[in-house]
Amino acid sequence: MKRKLTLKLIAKELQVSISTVSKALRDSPEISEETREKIKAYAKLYNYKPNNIALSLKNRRTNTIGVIIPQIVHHFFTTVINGIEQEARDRNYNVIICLSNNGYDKEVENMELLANGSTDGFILSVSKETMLKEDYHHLNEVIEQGMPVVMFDRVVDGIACDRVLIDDKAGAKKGVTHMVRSGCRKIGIITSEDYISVGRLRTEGYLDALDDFGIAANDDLILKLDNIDDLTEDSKARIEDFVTNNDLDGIFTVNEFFAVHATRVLTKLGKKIPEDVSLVCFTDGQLSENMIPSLTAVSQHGEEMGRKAASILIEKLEREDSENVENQTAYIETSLVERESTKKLNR
Amino acid sequence: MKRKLTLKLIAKELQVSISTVSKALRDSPEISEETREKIKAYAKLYNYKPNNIALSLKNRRTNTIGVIIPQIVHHFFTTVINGIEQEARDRNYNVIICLSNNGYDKEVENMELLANGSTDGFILSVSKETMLKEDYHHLNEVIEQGMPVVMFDRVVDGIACDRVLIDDKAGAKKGVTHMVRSGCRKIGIITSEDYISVGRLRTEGYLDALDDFGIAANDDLILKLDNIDDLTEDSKARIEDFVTNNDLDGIFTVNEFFAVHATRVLTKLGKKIPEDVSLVCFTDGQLSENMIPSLTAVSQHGEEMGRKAASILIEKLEREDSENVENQTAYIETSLVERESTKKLNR
DNA sequence: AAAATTAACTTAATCGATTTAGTTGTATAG
DNA sequence: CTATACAACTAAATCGATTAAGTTAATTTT
Repeated sequence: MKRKLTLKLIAKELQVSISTVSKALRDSPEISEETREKIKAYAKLYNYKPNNIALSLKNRRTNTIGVIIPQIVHHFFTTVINGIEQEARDRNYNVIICLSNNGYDKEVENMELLANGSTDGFILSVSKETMLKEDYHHLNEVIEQGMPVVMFDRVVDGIACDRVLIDDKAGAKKGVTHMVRSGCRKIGIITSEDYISVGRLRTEGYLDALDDFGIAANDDLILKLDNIDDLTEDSKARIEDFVTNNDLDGIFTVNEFFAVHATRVLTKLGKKIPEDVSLVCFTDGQLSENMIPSLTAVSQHGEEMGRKAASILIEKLEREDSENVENQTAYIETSLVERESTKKLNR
Repeated sequence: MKRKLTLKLIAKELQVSISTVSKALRDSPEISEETREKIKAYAKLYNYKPNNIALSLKNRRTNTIGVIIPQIVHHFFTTVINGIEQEARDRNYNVIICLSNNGYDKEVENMELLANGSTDGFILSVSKETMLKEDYHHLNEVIEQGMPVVMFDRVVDGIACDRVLIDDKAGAKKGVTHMVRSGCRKIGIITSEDYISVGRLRTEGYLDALDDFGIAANDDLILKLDNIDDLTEDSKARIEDFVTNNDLDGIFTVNEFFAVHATRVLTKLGKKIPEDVSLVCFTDGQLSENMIPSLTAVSQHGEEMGRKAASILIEKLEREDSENVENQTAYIETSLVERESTKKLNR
């Protein structure tokens, strides 16, 4: 096992000082052409690469972005990470990903860990538990220390940071509007409890769309489940009840899982999609695309969101006066991907 | 913006030397009870946390595992990451994830980046392009430098490192055997070209199962596609041909996508699943679970794989004589999850 | 030819920690 | 009453880089 090459070793080998080596490698005119070439040749031959840790310590910047997300086994989050990665790579930053597992403690722990020198700034989506707890001291502390934070998707108010949001309300409205236009009049929504921001906003979009067409909202047609990331047995049962007991001609769901289970129930009931019941879901992922019938979906453009979040963060990291820059909230537009679960409009 | 607290600042504030502060915080008996308490109280009050970068530099270890995977928008990989994360957390390690996007250059770049001080060892799944190229100098270099490497899932031979593998061959055999037992006699397989190790092994398992029951293999019933991670238009067309032109009573696929598309084609052909055709796929993910009909699948236990890989790596990192320890190859057993796409066996 | 400049290096400080090797002043032993 | 031991610190080296501030010898200026 050969030890990693350092400036010190090169210096010793070539009988010059460490700083000569450093300067030669950075093409300083202080060093003679001859010496420079000799050192560079040696470094190249033995594949010298500066130690990042030492550089980070010296420069007091790591060129690394910390990403904290509730979970990674989640299609949307992975697309966002992909976007963050792309942007980061383009601009010479690294990415460290940590998972909060939707827990408050892990979120705090991860932030403290990464804040102690490992990253220059954060991109995060707040965990469910943190939202419930409404304790954001960890965020405020990090911001106090001068580390920029960009929140995405699951955000909370009252924190001095940038935000990148899916236009959830407009997206939901788009989906529901499409159903109304295609003839649906009794549209139900399967959503989440209001404390989950994305759920609340999508519900608002649904109500908005109905309102636009003068359709009265009916609380019975709104099913609020307590988890938006997965499908518990309890949720399944409640969806079954909801779909069975309301004679709906359209269902909007805030995620793919709810739509898939609704499809199951409808199939069992002998209802035809989209002839009897139309279905639209938020989130354009694997399930929407592959289900039979495939699902019309509100696409969230996660990659774009990731790129935008990374771009905002890096921008802040690279300006001196970032303290004085106003925080911004960027919205990522959604688009409707029409598939087999809704009737075609004739426009 | 308040600057992060350092030993130096504490020392200055309390009028003692830096080393006194360091020792006090680490409970050294060299420091008097009184001074110790005073320093600890101050550190606690102002929430002192040592700088990880400085520690890494000093200790020449980062307590960080580098993970390099071909892509993150991939259910199986995310489950593996979850497992790695869990094990790492339990044993006080951090995890940095980098994506190769299935490209050789990015894989090399990422490894070099992380190898320069950022991580103590690697867990990786080799990119498709690297497999094609068969150039593994980046792996060998890192290993040369004394950084342990654990490869998982997509591995290559001839590298001095540990491996964690799904027992792909046995898993495929399990799936195909189940179909035979349930009455299938003309079973086709939709797999990948042989240079993708997992595809090759699953094909072998398929052949093995047929052989066990004395069913002659038939090359016409083996469809080899050139990508295992997604479903291109070309693949779709070839699957459609394959399913349409062979009168199969069972189809085994090496991933969910192929099975889903086969389902589509079968549905279009008016075939009933599982009455007319049984379906089993490798990989138990969202699609298998949620499709209608849900798919019988060979479950890969990605989390377990991740835990195992992390555990092997950490074990190596924490022993002095790791140079002399034999490299191991661990196998993660698969299990068959029976669902609606196969006929029940009466045992 | 003495003074000033310059080319080409080296020394040393720094980033933030740890740790070994001093340095005090006081208490105990002989 | 001096030598030794010890308690309680501090100084300095170290990890691997960068860089401001010397140093030295050769060259140019006047």
